Amino acid sequence: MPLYRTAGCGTLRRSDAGCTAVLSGWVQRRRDHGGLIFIDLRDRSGLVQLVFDSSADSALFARAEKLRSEYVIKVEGEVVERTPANVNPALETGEIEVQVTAMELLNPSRTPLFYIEDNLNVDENLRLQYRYLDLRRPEMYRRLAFRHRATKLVRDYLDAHGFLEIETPMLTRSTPEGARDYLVPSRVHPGSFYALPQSPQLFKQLLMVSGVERYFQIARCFRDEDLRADRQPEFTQIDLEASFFGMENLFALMEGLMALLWREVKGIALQTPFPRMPYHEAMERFGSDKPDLRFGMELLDCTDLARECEFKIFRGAAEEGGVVKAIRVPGGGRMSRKEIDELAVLAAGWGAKGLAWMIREDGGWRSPIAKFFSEALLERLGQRLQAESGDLVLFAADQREQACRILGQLRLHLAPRDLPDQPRFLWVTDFPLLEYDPEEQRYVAQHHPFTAPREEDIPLLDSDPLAVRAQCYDLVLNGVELGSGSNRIHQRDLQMKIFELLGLSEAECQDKFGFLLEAFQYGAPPHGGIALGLDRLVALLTGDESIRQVIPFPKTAGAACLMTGAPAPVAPQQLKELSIALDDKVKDKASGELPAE
RNA sequence: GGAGCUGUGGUGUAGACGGUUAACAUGUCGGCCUGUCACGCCGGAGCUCGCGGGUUCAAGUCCCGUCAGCUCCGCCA
Repeated sequence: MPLYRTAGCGTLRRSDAGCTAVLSGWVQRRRDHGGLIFIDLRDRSGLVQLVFDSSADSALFARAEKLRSEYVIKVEGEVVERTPANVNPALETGEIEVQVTAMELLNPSRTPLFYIEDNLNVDENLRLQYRYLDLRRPEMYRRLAFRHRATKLVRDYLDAHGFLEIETPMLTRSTPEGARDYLVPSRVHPGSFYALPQSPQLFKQLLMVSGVERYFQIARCFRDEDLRADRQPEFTQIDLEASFFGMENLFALMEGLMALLWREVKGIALQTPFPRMPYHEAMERFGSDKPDLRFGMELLDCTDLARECEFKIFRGAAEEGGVVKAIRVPGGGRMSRKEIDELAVLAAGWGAKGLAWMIREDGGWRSPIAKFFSEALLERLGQRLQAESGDLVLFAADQREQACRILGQLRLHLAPRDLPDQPRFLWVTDFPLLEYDPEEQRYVAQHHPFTAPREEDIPLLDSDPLAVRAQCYDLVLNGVELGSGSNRIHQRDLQMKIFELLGLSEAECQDKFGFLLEAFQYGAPPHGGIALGLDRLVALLTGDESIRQVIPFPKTAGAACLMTGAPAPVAPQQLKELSIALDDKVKDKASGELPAE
């Protein structure tokens, strides 16, 4: 068996001087000086400089002249200390170099399409098409290693807390509610389909009925919805569920996990417990159910003052059950009229009917709407807003939720540029159990249909369903929803009642969820759990904007893999086996794209 | 489903008021060079401007369409 290496390239140090080393790796760069060639050899541990001297071995030297970028070689040589003048402080191995005595070319390489180095500025298209080269770059390797380390910490932590890692099926059944499913046709049952799991939700609940008590899984999940920088059609969740384990237990468990991750991978000591905020407070103060607490600019209610002014839009909103809310943008008075108009366009995109503004100046207000306010009212407004000279104040007058949402968006848009690089965790609690979907003209679960309502709100299920609060919570970090969890329903009758509220008939309940409803009749323990987005979590830890950076083989915004070409048409025979016929509209296109056989 | 941005040698960019041979850097190939480390010097090759159509005497440049990538809205229990 050949010996490929005695050390990693990047691990050699001055203390290794005098030793013989065998190294294997990729040619990063060749510097040919005529009678002397330097090669930077790279493996995943780093770079080391190899030296080929023509006066030492002319045959070996001649072979070194043929080396090119990304050739894979194995070398043997002596680790020697560099003379002080030749030390390269920019390189971790810069105090030594390897005088090569033997070299084997393991595999040549075509000229790489882009540089295998960090801080690459190249089209993401190309990176994705040649992802294996992209991943060869040290910063990408570091991301993979980082993700591995974080995942391992999660596994060890949950193991230490008595959680069992258990796999659940990837081929399962489509259920109503939630995201669009990825479907997999069944050959054995023509016309029937599996669905890839949106989450292992039902299985983990059934594991609780099984008496597992504590389950977790690093679970791949699938949702056939449009992509974003932080959304891929397949993604990974840290999924867990526990029985006889209240919300306080779960909060403490997750806080411990976050503290561990930040300590181990970032060296940051998190303060626990994390603050908590009811959903309604988050909406009122930040216009968001996942507020970024790294800066202020909170929403302020001015409805009472608006009622006294002469501005019809404000008064109308106030008198017709709506609100007038405001945010103060410190120093925003410097904005030009054009910039403010652009804000109004943005706000309109978020559903605002208009965007009123005022600029505080020494001794007064500059604003198109100031004339509708009396001096005294302006004075009270200034106090309410704590406005200082040079501040810009933006108003939204609308129904409560709409006004809050619009200002919440504006708040994020106008957030200070240099936000502190500090994690601000938050539990958002007391979400409403249900929302009304005007399109479908029915209630939909705000979280999912298995979330338990708060005990004291159960009577409201009949009288005022929208007022029912859920035993549900989101973990939010710096404006990003990291995950959400809940205590689940574990009683058949209550589960049935919720399904009915969601518009499912009894027959549908039996058909789609009969197994769950039945399971609840065999001594289902109270249970609950949470799922955290691992991709988002890792991206936050690495400081990446897009989760594509921490996923080795991600899809594009068009849900395609540029490397493999997935998705792709399949042979007619494959479709026939599955009893699938293509629509005429797509038929020609699909067969046209089929590779020649 | 909608909106915006981007697409020019292998790679990253310039060219955009329409007008000779599409420029620069880097890479690549050849030559020279024994201390470089983004090595240096000399020389060469390489793009028809994402694709299709249109306007024009003339299109990388203007117009329409289309494809791909990115970002956002809708969507994502």
